[in-house]
Amino acid sequence: MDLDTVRTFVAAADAGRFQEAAAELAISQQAVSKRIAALERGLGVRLFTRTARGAELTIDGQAFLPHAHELLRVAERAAASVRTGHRPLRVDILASRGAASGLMRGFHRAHPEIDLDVVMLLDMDTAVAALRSGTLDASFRAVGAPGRPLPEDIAYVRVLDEPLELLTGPAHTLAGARSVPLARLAGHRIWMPGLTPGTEWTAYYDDLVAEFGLTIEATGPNFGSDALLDTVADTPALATFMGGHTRLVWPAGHGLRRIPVTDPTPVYPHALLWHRDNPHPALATLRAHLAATTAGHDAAGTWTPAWAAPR
Amino acid sequence: MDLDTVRTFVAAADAGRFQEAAAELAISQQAVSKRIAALERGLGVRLFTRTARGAELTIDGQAFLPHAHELLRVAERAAASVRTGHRPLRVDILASRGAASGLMRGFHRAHPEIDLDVVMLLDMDTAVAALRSGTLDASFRAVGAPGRPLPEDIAYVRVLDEPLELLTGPAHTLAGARSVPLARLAGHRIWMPGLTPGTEWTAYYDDLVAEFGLTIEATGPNFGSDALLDTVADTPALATFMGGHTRLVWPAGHGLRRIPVTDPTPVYPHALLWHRDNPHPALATLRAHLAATTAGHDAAGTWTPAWAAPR
DNA sequence: CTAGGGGTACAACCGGTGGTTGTGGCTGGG
DNA sequence: CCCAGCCACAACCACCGGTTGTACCCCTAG
Repeated sequence: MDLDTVRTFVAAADAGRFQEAAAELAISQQAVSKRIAALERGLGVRLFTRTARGAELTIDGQAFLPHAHELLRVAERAAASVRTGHRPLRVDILASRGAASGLMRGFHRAHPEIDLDVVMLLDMDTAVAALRSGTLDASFRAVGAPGRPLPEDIAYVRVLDEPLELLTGPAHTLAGARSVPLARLAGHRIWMPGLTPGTEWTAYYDDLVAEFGLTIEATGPNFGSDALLDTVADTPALATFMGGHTRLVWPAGHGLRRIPVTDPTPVYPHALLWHRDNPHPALATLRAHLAATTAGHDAAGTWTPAWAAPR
Repeated sequence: MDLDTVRTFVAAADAGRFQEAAAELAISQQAVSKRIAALERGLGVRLFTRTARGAELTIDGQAFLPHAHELLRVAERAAASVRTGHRPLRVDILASRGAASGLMRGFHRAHPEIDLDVVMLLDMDTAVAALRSGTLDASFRAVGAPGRPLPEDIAYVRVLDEPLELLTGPAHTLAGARSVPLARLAGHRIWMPGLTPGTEWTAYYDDLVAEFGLTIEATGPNFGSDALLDTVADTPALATFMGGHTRLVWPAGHGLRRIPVTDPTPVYPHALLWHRDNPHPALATLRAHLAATTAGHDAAGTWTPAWAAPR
């Protein structure tokens, strides 16, 4: 099935005659005939009944037609997603299940008419470079990590403080706790594969470790959060940190426990970054939406790294 | 943009290396390279950064990837829509804005997991033939028109009685009425273009005309309901009938009036038809859904043709 | 009944797209 | 420093998909 062929099918169905469709597409009637025949051969059904004064859709053709339209629409959107100028708003988030993802879902619900593309970049350097080059419109990051000054033309605003929670399996010592003070985590094995050196979120956990005497193991390759959760659920002595806004889709009965951390509660300081001169109209809408929906939380009893950009 | 090329792109993005993608697709690495290059040329952006040990997505590539997946999914669904055996449930309705359309929307809302295709056939003969041939799974029709016995193997059940309403422009004599007795319509011009002789719905209006002394003009070609409504809205002496369950999407201020008809209220007897031996699992689900949701209305004060199949 | 017009399918031909193999260049690791 | 691994370029060739020319079918008008 070829998109040009599908386009031809739609044109022929629209016109009701191959000749007219051929004229529209600026090809010969015979070419249309051959394309349709090829499509019918490929699908294994007859799409048109050829009559003396044209061609009309069979029932199979009628059923196929809306799908053909949809196919062309999706193809158009796919091409638009990488068109320079007037492309969908492109936003970078840390992980598909993190807090930024939830914010973008909320934005999409509030403004379904705005086309969005979400990408996931690893480190802030590429994100900043992409913002400056215009390849990216906005990025959710924690701003202010030491030794990483933001260029002048990158603007940002704190948008969300996300409290961290401890994730354990059912056999973990702390599994029954309703909450756990941060200091009590010292000595426990906390496993966070995928902590890439040099990234701002690794800097966050480095500071957390240094300040409260925790031990975090970043060993082993990151096989994805599913594998991580699987291991944590099955290993009594293992726990991990997880953003409190993460939505878990997890089979019931697995017994994973999410335990709030207190005294203080570590919160991750999400900020939105963008290029000062980015002219994308939807960017202003996104900023307004975030400003309106993410009310400032009380910072009392919480911890963020000293370098975190102020609210 | 060609679907095979998109498939290649997805495979290469998945694998992270052109060679591996080539092995999966059973073509040479050079072919993958050329396909990707062609796609990039067509889109006008670079999708991969080629490194010494593979190829990884650029930001544009990351943005394009979900659209590519969607494209392949839609293509798969399009092909499935005409696959013989295990294709989506295919239902025939009279008009895209009629009551049957509303019933199917409700069914889709209740069972979003069931794939549907909706087609619109003109006359019952083709519908019945399609049901018997297996090209069609179900059809919403009025059953029982004289001289048109249903074959033995076609089963049916009355599912919905739809009251007719009068549709007028703001300047019509009856525009202010809250309801109008059927007898008062005698002498008024009622315009219903598109009444094709020989169809069951034309038989319905023929009976209505004969029994209550109405005059219905079926003159002129049917330019679609939009044109019909436009004319009715602008012509003071003109009115038309419309199913009471029809959802009109009409610019505000046009002043179209929908007036219930009484004494008696003509109702259109929608039935669902299917082939007795049709094995499609979703057909049973549809029948159960319709049985559960379309409660029997009170027939008092309503009119249906004498030939209408009993409830 | 016949002639004509409008419509589609088939045949023959041909150019360019898209595959192949062979090869070279780049890069990171031993 | 060289080798291994991977991608791009070049040359070649088959076949897909376009073109023109023509046959055939059906409906309609005279």
